[in-house]
Amino acid sequence: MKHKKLNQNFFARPTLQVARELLGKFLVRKIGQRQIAAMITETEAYRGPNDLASHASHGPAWPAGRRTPRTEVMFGPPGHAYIYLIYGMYHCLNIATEKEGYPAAVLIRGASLFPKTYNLTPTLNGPGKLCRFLKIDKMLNGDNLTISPRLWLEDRGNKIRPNQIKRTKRIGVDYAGPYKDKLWRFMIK
DNA sequence: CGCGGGATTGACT
DNA sequence: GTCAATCCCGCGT
Repeated sequence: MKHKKLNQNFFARPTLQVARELLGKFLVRKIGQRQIAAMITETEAYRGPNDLASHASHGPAWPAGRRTPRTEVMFGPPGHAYIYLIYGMYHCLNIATEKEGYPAAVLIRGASLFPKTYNLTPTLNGPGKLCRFLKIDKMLNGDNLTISPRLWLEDRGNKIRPNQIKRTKRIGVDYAGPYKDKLWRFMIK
């Protein structure tokens, strides 16, 4: 099976489409000589300056969005890593999408490790656990994942059919008003 | 400069 | 189901 690295064109598209198509793709992390590959099984889209669930939103009164040092990567070019610390102890990995200047990203919420060795293989179900296992932290914030030697994404040729995908509301965004019920979470059934 | 809160997780009742 | 750990960020003063 081919291992094709995802390029900037992949991420420079509508965020919901990128979130859906990232399912089944492989997240690859290189630490020293060691390389870990995990198949993405769950994602969420955070899209645009009006998405009240997004760090980059500031409500209708700030049409351009909340552009701060933290959210800068979301406004930047597609394919770059937006990594932030949550609750003082967990990191979350996102990948910036759409065109530069438009704040959007896909949160990687879950993945399966390959190869699975017996039942010792931990389940990376949850963005915090995923980052902890793959040693993803703010050192990698802002990295261009289409050229980074430390973290990138691959298409390994496996296809996820639409009827294998479940679509739900996003997790933990009850504060987001009308945006809390958007079906912007995608997972492999 | 102080304060409130979080795109989570795991332990516990 | 409830709750706390733990610290950075954004904003108001």
